[in-house]
Amino acid sequence: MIESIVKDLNEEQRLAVECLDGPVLIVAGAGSGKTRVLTSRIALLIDRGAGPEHILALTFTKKAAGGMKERIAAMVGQEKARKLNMGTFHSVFVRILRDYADVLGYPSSFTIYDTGDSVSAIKACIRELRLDEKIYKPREVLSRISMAKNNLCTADAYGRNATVQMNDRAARKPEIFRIYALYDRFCRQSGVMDFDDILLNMNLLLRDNEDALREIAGRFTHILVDEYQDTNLAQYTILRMLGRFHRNICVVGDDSQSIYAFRGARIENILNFCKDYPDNRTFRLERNYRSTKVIVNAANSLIANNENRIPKTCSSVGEEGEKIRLVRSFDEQEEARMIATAILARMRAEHAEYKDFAVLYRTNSQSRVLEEALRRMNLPYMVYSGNSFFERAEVRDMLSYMKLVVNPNDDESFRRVVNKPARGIGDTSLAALASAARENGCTLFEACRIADLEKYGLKAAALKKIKAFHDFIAGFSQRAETENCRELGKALADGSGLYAYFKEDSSVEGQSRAANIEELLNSTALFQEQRQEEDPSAVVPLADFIEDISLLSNADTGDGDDSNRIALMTVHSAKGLEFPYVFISGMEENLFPSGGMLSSENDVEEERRLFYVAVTRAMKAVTLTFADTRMRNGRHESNAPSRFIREIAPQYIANPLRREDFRRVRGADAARPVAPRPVISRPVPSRADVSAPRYGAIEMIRNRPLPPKIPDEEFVPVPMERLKVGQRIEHNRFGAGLITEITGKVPDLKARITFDRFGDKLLLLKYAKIRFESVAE
DNA sequence: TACTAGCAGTGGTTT
DNA sequence: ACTGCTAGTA
Repeated sequence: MIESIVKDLNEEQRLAVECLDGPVLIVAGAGSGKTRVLTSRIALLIDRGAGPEHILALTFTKKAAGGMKERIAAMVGQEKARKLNMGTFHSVFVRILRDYADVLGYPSSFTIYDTGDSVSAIKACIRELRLDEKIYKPREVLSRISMAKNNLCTADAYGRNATVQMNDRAARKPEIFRIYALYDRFCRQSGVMDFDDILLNMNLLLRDNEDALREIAGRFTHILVDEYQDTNLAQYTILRMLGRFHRNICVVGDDSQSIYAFRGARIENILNFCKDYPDNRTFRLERNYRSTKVIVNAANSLIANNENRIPKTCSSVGEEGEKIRLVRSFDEQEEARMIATAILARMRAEHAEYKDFAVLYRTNSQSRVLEEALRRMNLPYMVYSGNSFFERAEVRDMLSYMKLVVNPNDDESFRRVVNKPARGIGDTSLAALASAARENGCTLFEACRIADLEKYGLKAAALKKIKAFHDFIAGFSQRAETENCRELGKALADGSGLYAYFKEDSSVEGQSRAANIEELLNSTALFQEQRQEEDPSAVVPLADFIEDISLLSNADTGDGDDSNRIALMTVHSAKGLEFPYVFISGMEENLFPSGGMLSSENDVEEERRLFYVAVTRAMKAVTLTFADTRMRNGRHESNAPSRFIREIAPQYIANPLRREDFRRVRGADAARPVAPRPVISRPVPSRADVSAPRYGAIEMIRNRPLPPKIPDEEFVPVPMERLKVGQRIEHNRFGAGLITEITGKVPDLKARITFDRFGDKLLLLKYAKIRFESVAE
């Protein structure tokens, strides 16, 4: 057994795997097989007799945890692998916190707020304190509170800390501490934690409760942490406390890939590991198995520009490989087209598949143009970005119903759904209920039960409706204890009237919303099935489903390993992944590195690490693209090519820029730069692509003059009533697609359309004048 | 109470 | 460019 575990490891990997006890730091460069080392270590631990239930392994994404679990299962068997305490920081700690919820003053059924919930709760707090929302912007206040929590600063401490108070006063926001305090009180009363509370409360539990510390820290004989460079102070402190007794803590990370400072990550944690644990053993994995020599060397030359780092020299064991290519384009549309064309060319030349490609970008908003270009060329893609499905209003409504059933004291969810669909409980009634709640120091849900509720100015009719709503939720809460999430979800969608409300709306958008709710209900079914794989008679409560959804991350969505598509994602989401061919788009100053007022040297170093992550995702080839002008927030912007392009040693670049090429090209009419020549001399009007043949697109764009303009007559205006969700249409700019949502007015056919081209939900939203080809009914 | 036209603000990465 | 809010109207 031992043989097979370490068999395929190289010398340095094997040493790192076999050093099982005491504090261990593994500095693992990109592509050096750190996941293998981690999984092998865990397998070896189990093989040597450590109980899997005593091993704690923490990652930042569910996907990473899931992947590792799978590999370990292959080595030591499903049964043992299942007993591992392996998961994201947040999900593992939530499980522990539920056991100790009463100690902390929470119900063990506490629910978890996503960012959206938190923002509206904060907004409510700001209003209650009669502060100006213009000065106290909810998002900003939230991020301030979030930072405080990540640094273990409670609401109390925040108000007392002189430095913090001075900063807030200097920023003319002296009342933030009151918002923090109120928000905290609100969350506690509602039985709710936000993301940061999970870590903060875990700290408070371990710090203030000796018994809990003994019990929990005693349970984990071995601790392993992935991506240690991304831990923040809260996580760091938890790890210190948990590792205190057994001292078997193994952290793996790469300081060059620390890219989460904005959410409190401290690169110092990994830099200082040797100081924290003087008796540690340190291993370095510097052999890169992923990328070509050119890519590794280019990345090295880039990251050498950072001051703050652990010196190390990564080297590739692979082939020399081809040099990095630069592609300059006129604007973001052309950039996207050139990427699409290059992908096609590469596929032809090297028999590559769609899934061999990734297009990376700094900001999510860049994905849209790329999508349009890929769609026009019939290239299947998958956007791994914000959970846009879970952010849709109707989905959030349904989720709020579920959250409310699991935790009726969640005022935020209560407010959200109490009058959805309209039940005649309007602002006036709600205000009366809220004042009743305030006077009695209870939640809105509890206030529904107050005997003399009329005293607060509620009319008899409204009172009846409120009671009815209360009883409805209370009934479901009871059922939630014993029933499965699939049936309960369905019953809730029907019983609340939410599903019917959308279903009855015969407009296209109504149907689409109903469909999205069905989709959510499907996912409860799927979740239940997965959970029941082991034991089909097990109950899968709604609470578990909600928790799962709340802790979902970007990288977790659409794992679809069987789906062969081009991957579109932010560089952040790409961390930990690899692709044969990588395109990094938007390589411009003010975008990558992201500009604005945040440009201290530290920030630039973080951006550089981010770019380092991007480059090291590639196995075979990297293409960097940038545009001379780019539409941003409705304005045309011109930015110079990114300084990072210059920072890559020129011998690794096929067509390096000359000094004068780094100048900013101003405006759409500016003279074209000389090198490198873009393939297209002028942006092609988008509609020219409608008739683009499937794979002949390259020839068409390069050699042929623009295809004749398609006369408008070929597009027949279709009355909105005739459009249906799921209908296939031809759009004059975006080509063929399926309608998933339409809003707008009939007379001028101004519509908002979501194309659902390849069956994914993450797609294009667009205002446009729309003309349709005749539609097959 | 529900709907909508018009307006102002935003702008970045995520558990 | 687009979203989300407000104020005004039915």
